[in-house]
Formats: sequence, structure tokens, C-alpha cells
Amino acid sequence: MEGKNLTNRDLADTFTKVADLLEIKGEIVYKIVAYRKAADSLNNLGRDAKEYWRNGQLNEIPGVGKAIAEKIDELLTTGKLAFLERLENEVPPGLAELLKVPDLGPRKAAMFWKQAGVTNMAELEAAARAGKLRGLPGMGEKSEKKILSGIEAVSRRSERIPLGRAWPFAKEQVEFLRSIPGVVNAEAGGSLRRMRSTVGDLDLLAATTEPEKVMEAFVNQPHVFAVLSQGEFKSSVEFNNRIRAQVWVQPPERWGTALIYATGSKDHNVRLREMSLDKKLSLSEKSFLKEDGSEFLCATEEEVYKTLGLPWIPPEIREDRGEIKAALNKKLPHLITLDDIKAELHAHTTWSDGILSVKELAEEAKRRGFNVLAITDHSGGLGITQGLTLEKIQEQRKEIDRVQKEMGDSIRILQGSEVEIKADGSLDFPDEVLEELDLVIASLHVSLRQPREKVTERLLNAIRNPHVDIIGHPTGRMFPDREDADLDMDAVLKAAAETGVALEMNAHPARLDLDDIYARRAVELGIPLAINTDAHSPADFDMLHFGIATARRGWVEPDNVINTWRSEKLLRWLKSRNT
DNA sequence: GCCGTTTTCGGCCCGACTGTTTTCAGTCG
Repeated sequence: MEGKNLTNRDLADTFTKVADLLEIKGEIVYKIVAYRKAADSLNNLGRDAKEYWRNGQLNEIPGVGKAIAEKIDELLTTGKLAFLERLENEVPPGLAELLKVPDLGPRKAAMFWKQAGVTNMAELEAAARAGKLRGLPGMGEKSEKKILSGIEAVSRRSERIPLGRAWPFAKEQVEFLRSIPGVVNAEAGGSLRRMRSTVGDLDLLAATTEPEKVMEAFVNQPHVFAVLSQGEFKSSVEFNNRIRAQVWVQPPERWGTALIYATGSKDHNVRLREMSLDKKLSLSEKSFLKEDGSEFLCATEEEVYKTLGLPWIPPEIREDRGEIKAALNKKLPHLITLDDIKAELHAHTTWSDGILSVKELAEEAKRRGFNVLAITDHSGGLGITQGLTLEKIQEQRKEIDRVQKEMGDSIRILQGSEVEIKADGSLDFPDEVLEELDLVIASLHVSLRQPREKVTERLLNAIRNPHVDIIGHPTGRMFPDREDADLDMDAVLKAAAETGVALEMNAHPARLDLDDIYARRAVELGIPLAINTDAHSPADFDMLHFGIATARRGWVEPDNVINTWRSEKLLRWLKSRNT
């Protein structure tokens, strides 16, 4: 492969492979951690690594030092990595996939290879079925069975769960835990509390002085498919819906340390523990352990952070992406909240594929406390949603005017459009029509699989059209099935910064597009953001908090988001963009 | 292999649970 076509993800995947094989080979853990950190960092970069490369700035990527920078250079130059090829000659590359099996780590993988001749997943399954694993050191019949069910779990289990699906289930579980006698508090932690767009499993925490009662109740829920482990402080299960969850139990006086532990991220927690050691304290989920062996308990998260000389850090930014340094310097962002939003600027009515009339939608928006609502039905070209024709736009304008009159000054209703960016890159409405509209969102829905240059060019076209105010759900991704379009996001962000067009953070949990990484980059570049629900029904307004949470993950502050602006400022901005 | 308001060398978090063990290794979060 030509090296310059490699994406951040390709590079990350390569280093993950290196880490997997080094681990099986038995290399020192810190080297492996370093490769994994670099891979993680590349996946969360928000800019194309090639840009760093061209400028000789690879070392500025967190976790990339001299050795890994040289390997990135080799990959981008030649498309290959000699180090990995040598490694694959030493360790069968098929062994890496064994690490996906639960409770099967590098040590066992190496043992299965060296002592049973296993070099890939299929051979592992055959060996387990033939009973060839049970005689190996540390392996019994149970372990062999576990391997087989683990292999089955790998193929059965879908990857990560979309936040929109995990969220309501987690709420149910928290309610259930709170209903258990003796439980004084319960919460969902993990990536769900950090509001990542997808969640691996649920991390639940309950505060009680009677842990065994909680464990019994938890693992005996009727919809539990399998109990994966059950102990004094921690149990984990898989439910019939294939969602896995673990629950930790601690007494209320340890709630603060426990909740921080359960919330993560792991990297954030490691940083906190390192800081603790500097203060001669050892931090765990239970307490701060002093050098004299006594414990210092924290019932709240605030106490834990305060002990370390930090203000409380919002869960959404606990990702070890600079939040601890910012907290130390009293430079934590003033993150946006749900209450800051005063306008919904992307909503559909019965004029296209929504289920509410203009009036009903306006009343719903008003009920939710919005000052401004933009009606943005689809343009006609998008076949699946019977969009508006040019004639219908005139009719709709009359209806909007009528509803505006009826509702008075309580809410300002704008006539907008979600105009389709067609496969050839042109917009679905001519400029004369766009000019008449109060607000224009341009979105991609079709031909997302075009070549990178082509899709990027379509988006740039829309960004450069002076009548376009917002680019809707810019990358086109949908959970769980649709990958984002293959886009040159650096070029998109650069063009947005130049033209001042707003980029949408679509709040629907199936989209969350832009994501947190690009949102943070957009803020750095001074690009205005628009957080919209894309409402097609009343219930869709409830999705707004997902968009807010994603924005918070991207360190977005209220003023970065046009939906927070006073209506005069917002309308002035819209007007200025039309000229 | 990375990293540095005590270090360019010597560090690099902490504990729970399982299955196999007579005291622990492996894995996970």
C-alpha cells in the first residue's frame, strides 16, 4: 500500500498489532503500553497525522517519541514496517486475535502456541474441543470450557453498544440497584457516565453496608443470561440482550473514591494515582492509604480531587487529554450545559418526513423553553423523504407566517431548509431560493461511499456557498452500522474556519456527529458549532442532552455554540451570512 | 518505549476475581 494513503486509524491498528505480538512474545510491559498509548493517541487525534509528519512534528503527538515517530515515518513513506514484519516471523500473527477471547491474555496465548502448537483462533478451538489444553500448566477442565465459551462470545458479541441503547438500560439498572434494601446510593460509571458515543459494558456502583444482598439480587435478575463472576466487592453478568454489566459495591463513606474508580477513564485514574504518590498517598477505589497504614476515606468525588489539590473534574472530560493539567492551572473549560441552549435549528415537520405540523412543532419548542425554532424540512431531491419542491416552499412560508402571528413574540420561527448536497456536489436548491430562506443547513445523505476526494469536494462546495449557514451531521456516520464517510476532515475544518460556516453537532444518539474529537478541534479553530436534535417527533427533543454531553467531551463552552446565543445575536449572525 | 516545576536515567497504579493452586499467576478494569 502507498504509505501516504494511510489514515490515523491504519497507523493505530499497526501499532496495536505490534503491541499484541510483543506482548505474546513476552516483551516488557512498558514497551507494550507505549505502543498501545500511541495507537490510542492516533485514534483520538482530531488531525491527520500526516500533517504532523509533513511539518516534522510527530513528536508533538502524545505518546509518540523518537522510536515510534521513526516508525510512523517509515509507514507513511513506504507503506510498510520492517519491525512488524520481523515480529510476524517470530510470532505467528494469527495469535493476536486470541487476545480478544475473554480471560485469555498474552501469557496463555504464548503457552498455547509453544506447548500446543496453536497459531490462530481456529486451531485454538480445535485444540480445546480435542481436550488438548487441559493438561497444560494452570489449565483444567473448567479453563478449557471457558476458552470454548469465550470463543463463542467473541463471534456472538457485537462490538460496542451505541450510547442511545445503553443509556435507558443503565438507568433501569441504577433504579433496580437503588430499590435493593440497604442501598443508599447507586450510579452508572464507566464510559456511559463519561458519555462516550459507544459503550463497551456497564459499570455500576452501589453504596451499601450489606454488599452480599446487592450481589445476590444483581446476579439473580430474571434477564441475566450468565454470571461471569461474583465476589464480595464486584460481580459481573451478561444479560439476555447481550449487554454485559459489572457492579462494584462499597460502603457510603468510600463512595467518592469508588465512583472515581468506576467512572474512569483508566488513564485519568492512573494520573490521579501518580499524583497521590507524590503526596505520599496510595489511591485506590477504597481510600487514600497513608504511609503509616491508616486510611483516609472520601464520601464524595470533590474530597478526592481536593485532596490532590484539584477542583472537581466533570466526568465527560476525564480522558487524560489535558484535563488534569488544566485543573491544576485553574484553566478547566466552562463546559456548556443543557440550560444554555435557547434555540433548535434543525427540525422537520409534516412538510417532509416529520410527524408534527409547523404549529405543533413550534408549541413543542416553546414548551421546551426555546426562543428560536428553525423549520428545516428536506429539499426535494432526497427521494426517500418526499422533500419540498420550490412551489411548496412558498406555501410553507405562508403557514409559518400564520403560525408566527398566532404565537406572537414568545418564539421566533425561522423558515429554513435541510438542503441536500447532491452526488455531483451541487445543492438541491438554486441560490435564489437559498437566499430567501432564513437559515440553510446543507447535509450529505446520499453517495457517502464516493472516493475521498469526491465526498470532500462536495462538502467543501457546500461550505463555500455563502447562503449555507450550517453543515448538518458533517461526517454522515450512523450507529451502529454506517461508518463515517471517507473525508479529508482537515480540509473541511480549515474551510469552515475560513468561511465561518457553523458545523452541526447532531444530538441524535445514532449520529453524535460531529464527535467530541472534531468538536474540540473546531473550537480550537474558532469554528461556530450548532447543537441540534434534528427532531422529527416530540420525543426527539429529549435527545438534546446526548449532543450536549458530546460537546462537553469536546471541551465546548456555551459561546462556541450558536444555539446558546441571544436571539438578536443569532439572527444578526444569520443575516450577515446571507450577504 | 515514553517522559521530566524535584529526574535526559530510572521510574512507569491498584485491587478484585477465577481457577489452579498449597501461596499464586493470569486477567481485567
